[in-house]
Amino acid sequence: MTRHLITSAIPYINGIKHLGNLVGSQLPADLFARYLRGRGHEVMFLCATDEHGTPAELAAAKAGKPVAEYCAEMHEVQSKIAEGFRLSFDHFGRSSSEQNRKLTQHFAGVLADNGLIREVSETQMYSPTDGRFLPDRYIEGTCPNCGYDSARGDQCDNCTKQLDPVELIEPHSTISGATDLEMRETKHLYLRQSAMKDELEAWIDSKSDWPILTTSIAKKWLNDGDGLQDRGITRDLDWGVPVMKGDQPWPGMEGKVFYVWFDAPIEYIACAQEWVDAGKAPDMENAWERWWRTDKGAADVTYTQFMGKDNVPFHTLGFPATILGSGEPWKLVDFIKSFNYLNYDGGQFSTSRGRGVFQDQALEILPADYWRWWLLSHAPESSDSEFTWEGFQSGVNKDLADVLGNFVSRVTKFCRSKFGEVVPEGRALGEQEEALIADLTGRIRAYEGHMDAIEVRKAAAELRAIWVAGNEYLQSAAPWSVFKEDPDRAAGQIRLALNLVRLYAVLSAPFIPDTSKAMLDAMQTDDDSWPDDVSAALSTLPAGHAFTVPDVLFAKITDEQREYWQGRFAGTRD
RNA sequence: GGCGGAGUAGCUCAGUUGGUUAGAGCAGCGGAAUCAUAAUCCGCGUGUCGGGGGUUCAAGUCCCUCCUCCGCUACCA
Repeated sequence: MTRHLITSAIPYINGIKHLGNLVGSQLPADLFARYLRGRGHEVMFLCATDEHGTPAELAAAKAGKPVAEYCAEMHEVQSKIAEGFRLSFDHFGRSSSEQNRKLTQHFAGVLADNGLIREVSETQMYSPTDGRFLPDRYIEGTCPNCGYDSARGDQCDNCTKQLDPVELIEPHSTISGATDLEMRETKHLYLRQSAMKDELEAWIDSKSDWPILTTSIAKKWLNDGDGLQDRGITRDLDWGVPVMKGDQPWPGMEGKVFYVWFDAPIEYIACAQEWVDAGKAPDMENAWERWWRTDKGAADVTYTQFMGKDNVPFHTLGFPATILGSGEPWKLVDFIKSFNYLNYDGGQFSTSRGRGVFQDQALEILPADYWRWWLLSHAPESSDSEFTWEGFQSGVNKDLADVLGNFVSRVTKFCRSKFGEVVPEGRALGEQEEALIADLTGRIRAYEGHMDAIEVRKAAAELRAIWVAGNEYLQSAAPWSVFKEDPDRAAGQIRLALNLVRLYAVLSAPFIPDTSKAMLDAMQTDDDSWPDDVSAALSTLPAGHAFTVPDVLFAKITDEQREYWQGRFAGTRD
C-alpha cells in the first residue's frame, strides 16, 4: 500500500463554473483518487474554494451582500455541485478559513525572516468613486496604438498590444464608469522568486516524467526575458488574509491583504487542517501533518496536483517558491498533471455570455455518470478538445447504453428467463473462457498502467475495450443457442457473464461511480475488491448466489433532447 | 512581437527513442445473430500525415522555412 496526496486546483468562488473547469482539474483528480482507493492505497484528496480577490468583492457587491456572506453561500452551492458530480474529496475547504489565514501569515513571516520578501513602493491607478485601487484590467479606455475604444488597462483586445493603464486615452473604471482616476503611491510586498530561480529550475529539470505542457510553461517563465521575476504578494483590498508577519503586525502594511495567488495554494495545506478540525480525521497523532510534513510522517507520501494550463505557473514556481523558501519540511509536489481547455461547439465556453453548459445545468438534465464518462474519455490532455452535442450524444449512447448497459441487460435478463434470478450451476470453464480471461488480464493490466500514469483518455479507451470483450465473448459463446442442446454449458457461460458484471462494476467505478454501485447492488454483492487475479475475480459470485435484474442503467439521449439542449445552451444563460 | 501547444480518415483522436502495406472509436456500406435498451458481433479505409525544402538506405516522426488555429505573455484568477 502506498500513500497519495491529491489536490485539484481550487475553483474561484465567483459564480458557477462550466464543464471546462470540471474536466480540467476536479474530475480527473477524482478519477485518480477513486482508482487508487479502489486498489487499496491510502488517499487524501483535497479541494477548496478560492475566495479572495477583487472579483469576489465585486460579485458580492453586485449580489448586494457582504462578501463573507456571499462567499459562504457560494461555497455551499459549489459544494452541492461537487457532491452532484460525485467528487470524492476528503474535505472541500475554503481559502478564507481561519486555518489558512494563520498559515498564510506564517509563511509570509518565515519568508521574510529568510530574506525572501522585499518591500516595493509603486504607483497604481486609484478610483476615488469606487474607493479602491483598480487592477489593470478593470480600467478601460481608448487604445493609444490602434484607437480601439474598449482597450483594457493590461492589453488591447483589438491590436493585442500590451498596455499600461496610464497609456489609455480617457480611461475609466469598468466597475463604476468613473473617469476621475488618479495615480496613487502604495507599498507592497514582493516574493523574491528571482533569488530562487536556480533552485526552482534545478527542481523542474529533475522532473523528466512531467507532461510537456507542465514543464514547458514552467521553463518559459523561468527563462523568458530577464528570467523569473519577483511577484507582488499583497494587494490593497479589504477581503483577504490581512498582512501579518507570522502573528506580529507588519509595520507599514496595515489594511492590506495577501494576494489570492499567495494564499490560495497554501489552502491545500490548510485544507488538511480543516479536515481535522471538522472531525473527519482518524484519531491519531499528526493526522494532517503526516500528509504535509516530511518530518512528521509525510516522507512516504506521493503528491499529485491536477490543474488547467492557466494554473501551471503558480504551481510550478510560485507555490514551490513559498515552500522551498520557507526552509521548513513541507511536502513538495511530485507530479503535476495539467490539462488544456475544453471548447464548446466551435468556440470557447463563455461565462459572461452564458455560452456552453454550466455545472448546475448539466446535473439538471442528466445524471453525473453521463458527464463523467464523456468528459473524462475526451479529456483535453494533448491539446484543447471539443464538446459538441452530437459527439456527446453518440459517445454516451454508444459506450454507456449500448456497450456497457446493454451487456448487463442481456446477461441478467437471459439468466432470469432461463435459470431464474440466481447464479446458475453449470459446466466449468472451457477454452473460450480461458481465452477471454487471458484477453481481459492483458487489458486490465494495460488499464492499470494508463491509470497509474494518469493517461485519462487511454484508460477510458481501454475500459471500453474491456466492456466490448464481454459482448464479444457472449456473441461467440452464444448461450441462447447452446442452451437448446446443452443447458449445462449455457449455465456455465452465464455464470461467467454475471461475474463479468461485477468485474465491470469494480473496474468502472472511478469513471462512473453511481452506475458501478447500481451494478454491485443488482449483483447483490459488496465485494469490490480489485481483480489482481482475473480468473479468481470471475468466480467471486458462486452458483446459487441470488441477484436482481437492474433497471436500464443508461437511458439513451434522444435526438429531440439533443436538439433542445443545443438551442438552450447556445448563449444567454437562463 | 515573444514563448508554448496543435494541424493525421467525413467527425473525435492514437501514433514510444526515425524502420515492415499509417491506426482506434464514431459515422457509412455489407454480412451474421435474435439473449438484450433496434442493443450486439464480424468484415470493408486510394488519408498529398497543413504547404514547400533538406538530412537519411529509410521521415507522420529529425532540421529549415512558410501558412492556419489556440493558449500564455507576469496587476483576472
